[in-house]
Amino acid sequence: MAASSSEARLARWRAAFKSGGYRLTSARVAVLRVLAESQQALDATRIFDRARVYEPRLGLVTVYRTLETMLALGLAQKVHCPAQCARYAAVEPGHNHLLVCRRCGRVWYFSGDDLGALMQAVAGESGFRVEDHWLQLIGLCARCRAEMETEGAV
Amino acid sequence: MAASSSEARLARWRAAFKSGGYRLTSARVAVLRVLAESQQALDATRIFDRARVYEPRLGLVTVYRTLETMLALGLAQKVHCPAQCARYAAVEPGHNHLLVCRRCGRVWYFSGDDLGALMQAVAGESGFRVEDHWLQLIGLCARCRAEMETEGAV
DNA sequence: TCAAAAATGAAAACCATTTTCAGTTACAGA
DNA sequence: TCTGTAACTGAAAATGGTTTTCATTTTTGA
Ligand SMILES: [Mn+2]
Ligand SMILES: [Mn+2]
Ligand SMILES: [Zn+2]
Ligand SMILES: [Zn+2]
Repeated sequence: MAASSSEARLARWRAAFKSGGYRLTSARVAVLRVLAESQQALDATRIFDRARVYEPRLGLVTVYRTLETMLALGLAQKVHCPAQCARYAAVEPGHNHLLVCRRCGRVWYFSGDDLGALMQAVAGESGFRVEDHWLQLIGLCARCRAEMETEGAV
Repeated sequence: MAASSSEARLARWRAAFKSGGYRLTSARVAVLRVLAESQQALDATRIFDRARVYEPRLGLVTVYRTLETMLALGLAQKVHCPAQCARYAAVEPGHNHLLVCRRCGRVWYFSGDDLGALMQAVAGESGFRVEDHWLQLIGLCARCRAEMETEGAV
């Protein structure tokens, strides 16, 4: 199921690149594949390392360029963590808010935030035009909690 | 009123440095003063420029070091914007959520978010331990909206 | 198959932040 | 008020992530 959903994601992304007028090079596909398969928010270097398994001649520059394009196409998003501000994760259609494990970087998407009323109230009383909202929950996933207990630290 | 509240804030911060065991040097006070007086989220360079008015011999290094200490003491917070991840703003006691103007960087604090239920639901079903939440509204303040209309661009 | 445009990667440049270190300063205690 | 000393400072150098440059390679439509 994780595999098939990552296949589907990759297919969608290939189509998005095509219809955006971008060529489907093997370097780009290697980067797409890494993020499509991952359930984590990864930084550029880690994406680079993993993508080189698929495409050993890949350069780090192309990773950055491909990520830039993915952001522009709305396929990936930047994830800000307390420790590191430049991680990238797949955008899951529909749900925009993230639960991020500060230890392993895995992300989960959730919905159910009802900020509409709050945003309207804020806009109404200040004249502010709210264009975007960021909501991100940060903590420790179940697995990391268990691992940290094993290691002793908390 | 803005002036007196910035005076009060500066006084609080001086006390916090003192009781944290940090010396009150003129370099530090210049940095504190800038953030105490500002209602914006500023980056290190802008803080440096403004602080040199008070303390011309100030070095940029000390700005970074003082901001670091302010974060540790909970007096300032890092503000993440789409354009720039390293701005700093005063922490307003009680309310932790920000409304940020993406154009001028001014920040307003708001409360009234009720995320408790959401966070419990998320934690319950996933075993995730939510340690922190980031909620930030991004948009355009009334003044910037007016100025942008005048200039033609939107 | 071929030409043109797009894309690539190695190397260099860039730039915000951090580290180093020798000199300066704040301040507790005399 | 003076003094000793640890804390602090700023100039300069180092660092490290990201971007730019540019000659070469690849993709793709004709
Ligand atoms: Mn950030
Ligand atoms: Mn809250
Ligand atoms: Zn984890
Ligand atoms: Zn504004």
